Amino acid sequence: MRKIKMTTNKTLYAAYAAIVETALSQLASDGVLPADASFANVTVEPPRDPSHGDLATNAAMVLAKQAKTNPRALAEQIAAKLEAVDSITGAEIAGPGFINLRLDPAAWLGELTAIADMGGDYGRSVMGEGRRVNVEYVSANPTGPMHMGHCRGAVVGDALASLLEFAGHNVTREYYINDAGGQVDVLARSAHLRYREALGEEIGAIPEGLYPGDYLKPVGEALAQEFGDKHAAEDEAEWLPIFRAEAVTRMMGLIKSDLALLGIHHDVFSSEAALHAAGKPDEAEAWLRANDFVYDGVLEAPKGKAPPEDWEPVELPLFRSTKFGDDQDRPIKKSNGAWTYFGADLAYHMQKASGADELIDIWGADHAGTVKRIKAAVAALSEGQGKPVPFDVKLVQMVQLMRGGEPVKMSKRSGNFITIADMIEEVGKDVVRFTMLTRKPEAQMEFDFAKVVEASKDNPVFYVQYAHARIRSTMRKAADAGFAPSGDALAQLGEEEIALIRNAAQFPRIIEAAAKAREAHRVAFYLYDLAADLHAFWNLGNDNPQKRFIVEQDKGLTEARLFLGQAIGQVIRNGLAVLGVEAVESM
RNA sequence: GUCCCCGUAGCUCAGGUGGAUAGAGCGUUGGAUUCCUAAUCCAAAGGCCACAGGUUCGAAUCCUGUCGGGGACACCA
Repeated sequence: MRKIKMTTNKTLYAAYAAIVETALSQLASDGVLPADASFANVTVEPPRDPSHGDLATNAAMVLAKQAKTNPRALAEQIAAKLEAVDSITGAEIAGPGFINLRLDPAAWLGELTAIADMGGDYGRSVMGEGRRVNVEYVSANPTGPMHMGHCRGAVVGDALASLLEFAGHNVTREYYINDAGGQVDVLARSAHLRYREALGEEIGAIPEGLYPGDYLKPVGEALAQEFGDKHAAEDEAEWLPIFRAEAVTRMMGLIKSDLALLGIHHDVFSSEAALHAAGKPDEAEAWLRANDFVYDGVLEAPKGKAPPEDWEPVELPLFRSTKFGDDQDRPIKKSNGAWTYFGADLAYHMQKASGADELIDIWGADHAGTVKRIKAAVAALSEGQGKPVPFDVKLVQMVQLMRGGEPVKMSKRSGNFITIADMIEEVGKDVVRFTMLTRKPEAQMEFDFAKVVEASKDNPVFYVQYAHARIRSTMRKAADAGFAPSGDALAQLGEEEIALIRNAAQFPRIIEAAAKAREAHRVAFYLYDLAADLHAFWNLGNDNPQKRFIVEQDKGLTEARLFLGQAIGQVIRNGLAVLGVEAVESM
């Protein structure tokens, strides 16, 4: 064997990719291919049309130019090499130069044993090579409970983190607490009002500009309990810092319990206030100035049709984000000397980058405008320190909440919004999570309560869970009848079973492709397809009892099919685990 | 005015980073239930992949432009 980059588990698709690469390497030493030929674009995949065979490779088409020949001629030479491999029973050339491979059925049956052996680790990859990836997600402002607006990003971020972990990365799940801005003052004042209310004061209507939500009542009561009337009549300057900290702590408690309902637990909570207290923004500024990424300058007046009324030129410390493709340099401090959000965020990302090989942020699409500057900041850091830190911002589009086709109105101002807790109570964690993953994150989506709650059969999550439940039920039934899954007589399995194995065997590829693309939703769609295959296979038994899992008279066949069923169930379970959705035993 | 995302079946959406004849669900039409769970399955109908150019052996996919939908364009967070 030559050096083949086997970064994956030794699953079937990976094994045949390696075999193809070996054949190509031989052709390179035979002089058919140039010695330095690059196999980077060679793929070995199942053909879209199963009648074409078990596997197809595009090697001849990709390499024809390098070999200075035409695809079909090259394909013949590659096919000859591949046909010599024991487990390959046929290598045909088709279309513009595809090579379609047919495998000995034993190769597929062997995959079942692999699934059984690896169990919960089937599909796990070492692709990430242990790289430290920091995934920051949720980071909702600590001013109230989580509402639906946060939900999608939370689920997408969490599933992505799990996916990367399963694909061999060393993942840190991080939450950035924006506890330093003006909105925390508003929170503190709102809490103080509720505190006075709890002490028996008549507060009347909540004034404009404060948070009216009822969730602050218990906070006020707790604070009254803790402080008595100590802070009731003080000047604001006295109690504000105390109430800020207290209120933020309590809001984070609320948020964490909401996240727990979704099955989400972060490893690290980073506080913006702590960042400031530690002088991180100053450090960042000093470093950026030293490297000429920050200078004092005057912002241009905004272009476009809406010139601000009170525009006046001011000199501010500016970050050279234009150097990295932004259309304007961005201030890191305000004219009053305070840090801008960006100034702090920049320092925060520098901090994150120092402890990770790669950063991923999950943001709401309403922050799209700030992607360029923060990417610029991380790029500057990489450039300045000679340590490239790949940084990706995933934008998650808004969810339009519907109920029976009508948009659900939400207003933060009135305190009337649908919280995550409400939603989970209504439809359940698994439905929320899976549904959020049935659309690619960068596309807008509708979430219709009426549909998801009432017509439960429209829910892909039930479809997938049902497939798993069916398998488990069959296992129980079979055990009662004295059958146990066994890999001893797998040769009895026919073409229909092997078709099922083909799809199950794709799981490791799907995991790697999804992880590479940072798209957890692919796993959800894959599971749906696999469930469909299982259901279709199952229904063969409706017409023909000989095709059921349990065929009383044939112990060998039954136990082989149970072995198959167990493997499919295992794959579904592993996939659902990545998505954070439960694989139920019965429905 | 600038920037970002989206545009695929009547509707809701996939489409493995350029591959073979374009894929599901819902809805419509017609079928399967003495069944290991019918929350399932089978079949039919339904397409100018928004439009126009370009790149190459080959484009729904990449590049440019136009149109349409959504969002963002403070020293806010």
